[in-house]
Amino acid sequence: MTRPAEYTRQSIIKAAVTLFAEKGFEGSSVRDIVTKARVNQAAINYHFKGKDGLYLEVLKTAFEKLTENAGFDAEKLKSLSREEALRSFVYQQLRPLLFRDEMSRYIRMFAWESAHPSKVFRKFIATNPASYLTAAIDIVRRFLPPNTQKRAALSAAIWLMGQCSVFVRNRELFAQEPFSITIDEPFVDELTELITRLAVGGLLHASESPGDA
Amino acid sequence: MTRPAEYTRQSIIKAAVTLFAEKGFEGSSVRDIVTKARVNQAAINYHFKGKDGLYLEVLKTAFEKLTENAGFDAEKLKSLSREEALRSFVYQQLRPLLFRDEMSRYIRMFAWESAHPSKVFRKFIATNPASYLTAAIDIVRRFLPPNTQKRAALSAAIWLMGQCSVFVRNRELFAQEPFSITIDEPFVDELTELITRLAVGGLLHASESPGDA
DNA sequence: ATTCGGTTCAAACGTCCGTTTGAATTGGAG
DNA sequence: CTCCAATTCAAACGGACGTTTGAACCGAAT
Repeated sequence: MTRPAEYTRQSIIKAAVTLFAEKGFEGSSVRDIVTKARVNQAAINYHFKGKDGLYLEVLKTAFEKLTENAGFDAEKLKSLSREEALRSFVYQQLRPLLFRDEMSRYIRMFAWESAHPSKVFRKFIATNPASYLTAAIDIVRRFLPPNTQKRAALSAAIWLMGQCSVFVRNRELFAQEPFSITIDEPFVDELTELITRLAVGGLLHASESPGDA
Repeated sequence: MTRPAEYTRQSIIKAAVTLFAEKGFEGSSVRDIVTKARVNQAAINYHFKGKDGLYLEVLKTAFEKLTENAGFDAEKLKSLSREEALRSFVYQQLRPLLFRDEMSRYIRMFAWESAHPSKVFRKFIATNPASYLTAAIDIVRRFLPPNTQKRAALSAAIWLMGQCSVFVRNRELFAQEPFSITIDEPFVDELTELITRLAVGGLLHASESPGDA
């Protein structure tokens, strides 16, 4: 076996993560990826059995890295108050607005999927016992009444994720007309506060009248 | 000039609205549209100067129909209390979950765009003075402090729309594993209540501490 | 009856996509 | 050195897409 095989693999994965985060899975072509990775066109099929296989691999590593990190790590969040946990989670979700580091790319990838999940992604969360929604569900549950039904908690979790991802996906768009939002640190802090308070208030208010749930 | 020309136009528009609502603009091919409309392949380019032209036409009519209707009509909403206006708006946004009528299709089209706006859509809202966000902005402003900055109100409006559209876009998905949500009238009522209360509580709570905005 | 502009039509074009092919290359094992 | 399996590579394949073409068709005006 030849040596640089593993290098090729990692090179492809790195390029794929960057492009998937920027343009989503369907928006990134195999040709774009191999060009960025400086490898041959057939390499993706040789090493990952196709574009889908590559994406599945990327999703796995992204999920692992995210669960290791604050904002998704269940243990770390439990040590915080529910408000602090929520704020931490929201800020983590908004991170790609400010930084372009590894973690931001992973979050942005998931933000694309929260818009309209691809077939590969659905297969991924179906096989993965610890859904990436688990962290969000755990957080919203701390605000909802103990007797809240599973599907209501699930709805609330999706609701929470969706609030952040729309900004993350359209970062470039909001910088232009007619929005003209300057996305700097003050804005993201402000947005984190806004979403957190909206969510905190919303979740608490929702539990005041359990009513028809 | 021959007579059935206008019929062809309308037939294409009708088919396009149905498909765009179901699968989004990019998810619907020209061949799908002309097959559904039972017209020739070249008809779209002849009548609308291409797929983009057709979409622009569809967006115009959709926007007109929506602004005439409750939930988007500024006059009608002003006669309601802010909570009722918000609930009405949310329910209107969630309408495609239950019904498959004309209005639902229009709303669903916009839900696709709120995920990741297409080039055509961005051109549309850029040229259209009365943005389709106006209704949402007007509603959230009634909850926010009078001195709220424009960009904060804009963020809140986007936040509000995003909460509904994620459910609308993924209607079919949530019906399957691992969600298994039965999307019937009780569920949509429940979801309307949930989102409305979350939003009401959130918006009010946000205005309690104007702080850094 | 002929003409003519608006409209329809089948067919093809050019481009991008993910994937496959089969030969060339590589580097360690015998 | 020779062999061999793993890997790389240039090239092509087959399909989907939006669009274009040029002839055929139609109904009203002349």
